[in-house]
Amino acid sequence: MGNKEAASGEKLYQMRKAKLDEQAAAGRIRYPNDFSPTHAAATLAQAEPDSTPVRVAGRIMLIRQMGKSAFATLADASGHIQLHAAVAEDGCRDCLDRLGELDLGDIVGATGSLFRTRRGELTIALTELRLLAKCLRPPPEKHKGLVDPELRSRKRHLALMSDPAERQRFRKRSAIIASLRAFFDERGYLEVETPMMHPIAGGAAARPFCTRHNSLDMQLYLRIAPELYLKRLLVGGYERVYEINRSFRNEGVSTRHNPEFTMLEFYAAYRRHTDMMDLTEELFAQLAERFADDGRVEWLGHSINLASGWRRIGLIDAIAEYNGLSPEQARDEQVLTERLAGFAGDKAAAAAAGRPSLGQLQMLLFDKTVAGKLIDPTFVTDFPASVSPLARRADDDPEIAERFELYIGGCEMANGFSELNDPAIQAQVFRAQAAAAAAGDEEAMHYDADYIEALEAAMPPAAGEGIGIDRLVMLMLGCSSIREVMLFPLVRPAAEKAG
RNA sequence: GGGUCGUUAGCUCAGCUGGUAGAGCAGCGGACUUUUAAUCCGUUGGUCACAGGUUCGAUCCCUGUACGACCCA
Repeated sequence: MGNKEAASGEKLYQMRKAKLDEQAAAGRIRYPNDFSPTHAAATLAQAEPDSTPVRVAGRIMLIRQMGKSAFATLADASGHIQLHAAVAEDGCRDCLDRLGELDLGDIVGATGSLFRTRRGELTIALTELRLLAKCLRPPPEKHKGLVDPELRSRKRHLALMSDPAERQRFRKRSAIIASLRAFFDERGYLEVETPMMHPIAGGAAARPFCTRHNSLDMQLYLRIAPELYLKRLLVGGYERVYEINRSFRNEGVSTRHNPEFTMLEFYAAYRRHTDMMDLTEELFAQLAERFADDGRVEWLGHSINLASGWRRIGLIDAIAEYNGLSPEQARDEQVLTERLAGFAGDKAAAAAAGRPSLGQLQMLLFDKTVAGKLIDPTFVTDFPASVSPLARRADDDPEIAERFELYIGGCEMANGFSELNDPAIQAQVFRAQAAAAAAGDEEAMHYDADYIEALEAAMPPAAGEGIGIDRLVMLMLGCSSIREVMLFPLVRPAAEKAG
């Protein structure tokens, strides 16, 4: 290795690689796997210094060399511990040399005994130091870490290794999901896994990803929702089921959308949509107790109170209230169309200029003028049946579905309803949806004869709900972008360097 | 999809009304036996995202493209 190498990116890589080669040339195994730690860094911090040898393994984060003595900071999953080597100490000369050969980011195994420095820091006096895995790429800046949000997503391993808060965030995500499982397990729900590859993409209004099975010569879709399979399980006799897993929607990417996302769906026989709203409040109360201070979270610039007793408001009333209309006006196609026309050049205005149903007009105006203003948790109820193809119709009004959506911080968090279990009505809805699809509606559902046949075997009366887990985690952790709570969000390929 | 802003060393960032670039960290060389973002001295490192245009001359002005951030849809 030359002494005066240029320090550009490629050179930095070559110099580190040369150091690894030197290790091998000195007779040491390049990537040894026989080092077994006795302690985690954090458990050492609680132990009293004595002469018993300890072994820890982890990544070198800092090195401070002082001629005949040197310190380093080693980080493992639990925390960090300081290492020390000096010429005068027994068996330590070799360690001082080894330490001098290291680069920031290298993974090492350290053996030695504990002592405290003058400043009181617990430190391992090294008796052996082994390079376990060479870090060939320079790690991020040692104080500020990786700042660029693009790089943080693209090279998550670098963001994680250099930022303990980043590691902590994803630990919390796991803890939230574990809490969800515990909540449903305690209440007798069975966790199941249903197919992610569907012959017909159903259960939601969304464009699917297509794929193909070669040997069956079969077109398949990545699921947009697990709903229709979970309800088949109700037919089969499981009375309470839930699934936490990925769904896929072939739509845009934004701070609240990723093409693959994690959804919780749960179903209970002999329950109604109102029971699901109660259960949801209970669930959030439990999460807030564990993950939010005083039941409040700061999210998207709002201070949100998650305490139970959430507002429940009918869709018509909500539209009326936020638009200064009477409920009668909120049911008037002409009034709704006029209001939507105010959003000139807008998708909503364009859609309203087509031939939408009354329910579609109401949903457009709701999305435009109400949804974003529902900051504290709010259940919106009584959706139009025409936009709720899998929900049960109210007994006293077939135009209204027994359905609700939950809004928090202006963001849709959950969608639930009493399930439509009358196969005749479901078949009729599918036929209407299929007609809309044939007419060009890319989000309309297709006729699912297999699902109708399942309903014909009798599905018990039931209610179900879906909760977007990524948004739930965003809420609980106060994150403003879905990419902050997904380890590996979808990113475009990096731009080519060469022109 | 639309608007605004951004892209400069491995990382974090400066760079004025146009005269081909600087710092900190990392790296390299040296000093230093209890440091804590160690310190001190010296030093390497750049197709200024990419492609065009204007100009005697472009990191800077203009156009386009790629990627991203924020806002709107």
